[in-house]
Amino acid sequence: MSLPHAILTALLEKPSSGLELTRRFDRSIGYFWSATHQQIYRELGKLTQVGLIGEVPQQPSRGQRKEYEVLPAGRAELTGWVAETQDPRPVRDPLLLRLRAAAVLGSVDVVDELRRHLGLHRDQLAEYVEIEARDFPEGQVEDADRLRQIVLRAGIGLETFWIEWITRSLAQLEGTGPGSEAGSEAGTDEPAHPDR
Amino acid sequence: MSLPHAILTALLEKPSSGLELTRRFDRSIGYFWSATHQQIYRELGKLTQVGLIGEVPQQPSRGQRKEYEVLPAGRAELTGWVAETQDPRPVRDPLLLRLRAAAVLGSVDVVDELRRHLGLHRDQLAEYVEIEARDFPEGQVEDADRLRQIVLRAGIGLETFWIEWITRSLAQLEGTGPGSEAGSEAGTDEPAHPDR
DNA sequence: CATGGCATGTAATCTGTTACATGATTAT
DNA sequence: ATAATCATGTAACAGATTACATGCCATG
Repeated sequence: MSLPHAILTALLEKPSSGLELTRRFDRSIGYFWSATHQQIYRELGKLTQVGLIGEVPQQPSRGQRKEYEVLPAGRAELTGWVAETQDPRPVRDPLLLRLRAAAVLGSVDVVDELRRHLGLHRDQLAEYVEIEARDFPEGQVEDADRLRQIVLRAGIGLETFWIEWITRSLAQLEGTGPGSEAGSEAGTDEPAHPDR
Repeated sequence: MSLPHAILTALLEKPSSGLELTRRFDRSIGYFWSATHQQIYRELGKLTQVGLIGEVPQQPSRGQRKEYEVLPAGRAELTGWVAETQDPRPVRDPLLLRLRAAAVLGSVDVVDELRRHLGLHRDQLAEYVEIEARDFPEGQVEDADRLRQIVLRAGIGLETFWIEWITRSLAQLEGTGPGSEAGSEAGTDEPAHPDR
């Protein structure tokens, strides 16, 4: 439901070919909406068919690239979508799920995986910080860029949150037992608070 | 890929019928892995077929409920899955996408929607805090429950992050442009979140 | 002209969502 | 008996993922 709008946004920022879009979905756009090249090509086809984007004539045919641009109808569609109200999506995080599973299974090592994620989040944070330094240096930011910076700061804030949360969790887990070993084995366990 | 494991986890915590599971996916489990009843019933069928869970004999047929429990094979499957390494999923957040779209479109009101989300996140945070107070009172927490608390704190931390981020963003946006204005009092009126 | 890799795409599958259908129990 | 609602499901579709397929073109 959001992918077409992500593509419209990207193409408004800069008309691009499918591959270029794919690259951009690995970078800036992908920081808040990821997509693979298969999704992108398929969606480009659909959007072209319904007349929201169009192939730009392009230099007579240099190579094989197709360049797409947003048509007026596409801009209108995007404008409408942005104005909608949409509730935040419920969280769906496999790591949290695995921790909960580890809680009920007992005796599963989880510390290594947390450490690994810590590293990944630190890398991502470093990347965001670098981007902010480059794209939004000190002084400030045009009216139009303010929103862009706000979005980037969401990324920075999220990564920062994960880093802190993992750090604290590791301290908790290491402070007490060798994270893995036997808590309560056996099927006897009715967990203290199965719910809510 | 995670839904079956979410169900296995839930059933290990407590054998349940489809409807009970659905309820629990609106509460505790759903805080980190959401699912609708249709997904759950379909997945219960699959898991039964492949022998990871089984219908528990049950009182001869009181009503129509079916109660499911995890079989040894299911526990083994879950144990294996928890031990896997999995990278964090790339972020996919429609609100951030809409802000980015608003940035490129210009002149779209976005402040009201941010305020609305602020209210929703505050509600969710309040719920988590209440749960923590009830389920993990002061002193501490059995070895087995420590992981459960860590997971809950991820929820608390995430909601806290969003609240702070939105608050800051609103200050930024209202401090300057007439992005939308109209009664832009900062923290005063939380309009009692009309939406759930 | 063969090879590798770049660029675009198709196909099959899986996951998730929305809308509807059915049998059982409870209330009127 | 009828209606309401509870509990379990089915069907159709939309979105996302994985694996594979094709045409181009630069280089050796």
